Amino acid sequence: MNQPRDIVKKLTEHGYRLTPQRLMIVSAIEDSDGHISAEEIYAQVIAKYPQVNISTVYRTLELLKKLGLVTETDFGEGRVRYHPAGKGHHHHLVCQECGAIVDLDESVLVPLKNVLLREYGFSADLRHLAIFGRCVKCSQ
Amino acid sequence: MNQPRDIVKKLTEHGYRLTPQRLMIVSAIEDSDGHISAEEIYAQVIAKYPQVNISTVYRTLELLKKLGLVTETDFGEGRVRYHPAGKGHHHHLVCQECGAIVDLDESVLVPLKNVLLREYGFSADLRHLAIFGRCVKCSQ
DNA sequence: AGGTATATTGCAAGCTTTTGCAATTACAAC
DNA sequence: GTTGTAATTGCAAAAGCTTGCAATATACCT
Repeated sequence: MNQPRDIVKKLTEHGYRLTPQRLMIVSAIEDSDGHISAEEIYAQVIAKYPQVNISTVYRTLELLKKLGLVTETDFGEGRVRYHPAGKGHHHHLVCQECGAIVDLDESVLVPLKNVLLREYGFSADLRHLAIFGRCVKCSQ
Repeated sequence: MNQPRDIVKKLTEHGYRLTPQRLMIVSAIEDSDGHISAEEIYAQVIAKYPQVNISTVYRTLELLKKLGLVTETDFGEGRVRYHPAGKGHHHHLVCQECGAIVDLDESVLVPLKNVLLREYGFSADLRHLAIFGRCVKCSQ
């Protein structure tokens, strides 16, 4: 499990600078329950450090994604949510009718990942997926 | 395979009005090679009918999606692309390193669809998916 | 500690998509 | 063919996210 310290370590290892903005953004993500939006991160950061710009939040999120430290999931809300990769992966079944969200164990996608790797040589990044459709109730 | 006539039929069946805007938007999608963006549809439509607004394009696309007549795919370009549902479904493997796109047969996702239905009662809408990751070349 | 290179930031503008609202128009009923 | 009404549109503004550029600040080197 990654802790803020591990993220900081990974940043310096890759030659990225440790700015106060980055440290606060990382803390906000780590302190969250796991599905935090850019706007929510931004709100937390400016509470302590009001001159930070939201574009810095987006740029930091992009960097953390690139380093594999956070995953991004689109729940179809019109905004995307972020999850610290160290807190484990899981997926979501999102009902387009009633909006219900059911969590899905990561293992369900392992066979697909294996097929893609075996038959196409493709390493799929399926770490935090939202699958849309209809739940049991709404399918009737 | 749906033709414009079928789409028109489905619209009237559901009580939606046949406006010239809708008819032109439907034609643009049907005439495309299958992965057309909202901006491209808009450009085709205003060539003949200049006062049409792009929000009408987006609203029509939303309606066609809801009726299952078009599918929407995010290739990670910062804009989404549309495909007439009648022209068949397929998926895409998008390499995040080099941008290569490999087409994937629909059948590869059938086992996943079945597991979700059997174990969660969830009818997944997996008609035109983009899966991100790394292609063979970029994985080394 | 001080100087330097360059990564990073803030700002403003832009892009894609969505939404509220008033004006318009398709379609059904007469 | 007229009329009524509710669906649809255009417009303008806004939401979410990205980007170019000049100013700033981190980390390295001495």
